[in-house]
Amino acid sequence: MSGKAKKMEESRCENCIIRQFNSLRAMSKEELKKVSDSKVTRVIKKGEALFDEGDKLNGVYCVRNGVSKLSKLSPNGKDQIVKLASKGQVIGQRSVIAEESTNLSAEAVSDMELCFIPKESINSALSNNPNFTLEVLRHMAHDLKEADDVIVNMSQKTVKQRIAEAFLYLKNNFGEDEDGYFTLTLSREDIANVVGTATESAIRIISEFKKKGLIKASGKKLGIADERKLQEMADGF
Amino acid sequence: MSGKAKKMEESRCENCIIRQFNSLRAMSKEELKKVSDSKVTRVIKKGEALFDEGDKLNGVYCVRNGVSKLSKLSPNGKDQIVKLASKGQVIGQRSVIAEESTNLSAEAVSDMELCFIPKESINSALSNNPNFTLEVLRHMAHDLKEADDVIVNMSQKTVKQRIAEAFLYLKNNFGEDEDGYFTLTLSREDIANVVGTATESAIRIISEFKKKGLIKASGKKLGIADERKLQEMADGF
DNA sequence: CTGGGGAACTGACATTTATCATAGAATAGG
DNA sequence: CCTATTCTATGATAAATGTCAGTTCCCCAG
Repeated sequence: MSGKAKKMEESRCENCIIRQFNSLRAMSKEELKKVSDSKVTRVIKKGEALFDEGDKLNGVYCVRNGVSKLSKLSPNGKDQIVKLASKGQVIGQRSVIAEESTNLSAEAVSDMELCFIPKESINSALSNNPNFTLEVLRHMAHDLKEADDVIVNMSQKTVKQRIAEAFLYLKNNFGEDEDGYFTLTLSREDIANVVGTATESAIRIISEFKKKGLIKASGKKLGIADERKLQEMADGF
Repeated sequence: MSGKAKKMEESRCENCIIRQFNSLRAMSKEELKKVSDSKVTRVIKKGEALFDEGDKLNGVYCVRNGVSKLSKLSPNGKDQIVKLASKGQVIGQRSVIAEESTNLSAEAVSDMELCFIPKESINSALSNNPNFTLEVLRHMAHDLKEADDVIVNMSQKTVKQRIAEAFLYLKNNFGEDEDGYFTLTLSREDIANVVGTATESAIRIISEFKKKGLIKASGKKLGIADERKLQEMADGF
């Protein structure tokens, strides 16, 4: 097979490995073909917006590479990051399904490559393939449970605990390099917006964690130095 | 029709008006009959538990009357109320769909009457009736959006703002009597657990609101005195 | 290499919120 | 009708967090 043909192959949804990680795997070969024919690949640079709060989405995005932050602007002008979506995640399905404009805005926190799938393909699969619908439903049930957990964390844990958790989350969800530094590098402001605090507070606590030897830093990169202690910190000891 | 026969009629899901408010309305007559034959009516007194965090649910509850709080125990020993479910709401569908044990516990905050529907009835409808599945999915998408909003409120608003919001929520979701007092009376502790703060803090702020004329009290009952000002308070002015 | 600009950092201070202690009010059960 | 218990309330204080102001660091465009 020539290089070009291979590339072609990979770009077909039927052959895309990414799909194993999300609800699209419940689609039939037929449906995937239709999706693949209608999809558009998009490349987004770090810092660029995918869509804004209130936008009407004409489809969903399937993340092939990179990470996007999904955030909501609070009345006081601060961004609250509700979710970080990476490879295999589907963005925007909630609004497409509920047929509402989105309640979140999406921006790339690293260079991204994604597939845009028009809502018609999704909707047709939803009404014709009960398996797919059920799969999406299960997925959303899971998301809802996670959201409950976040609510409890936000309201019952201190900023220190939440930041400790955020670091554990970064490790577990995006991994670390061979030296133990997070694959995903977030700015202090983004970290603050994930845990819902002021940037200065986040910076202070990060410095404290460094001093205490819970985390380590190298250039812009952060990593966990003592996971056990960090976990204890997250649990409130 | 005799009184007894009438009662019988009402107790059939096919004729139950409650169902208009939830996903069950997408079920076929057939399915509803099956559900009705398998359902069990339960009466729960205020303060009694419906189920506990970690329980395996063998079905869902459809609320006919009264209100239940869905809460999660945080590691520091405090309850965080995630949702208040009233007439027409279905409780427990998330865990049944995801086939997981529940992440929340449910307790009646007023006397309740509910129908227990075994999960088999739900699951069979989910796999056979795409319309029903889609309806449940839409419903869950909506819940997820609300959860996002709660996350943002919890992390970005002050306790004062959140309490003001809670009062507006109580009015809009559970109504008020002819004198303008909330239909649903919550203890100060419950209010504190809804907004995620210490009971004493909630009490203090409620007293302050009373002094400022934003809300009013009569015995245990609370009500809104100046909705406009209360809204401003919730918005941070 | 270099000057400008954004990000990271630090200090001082104000504000918010939690915690502990205590006391009065309401309520249920005998 | 009384009493024990829970709920509500308030003060004093400590701890957590936000805000403002200013400094340093680092990267990149010119």
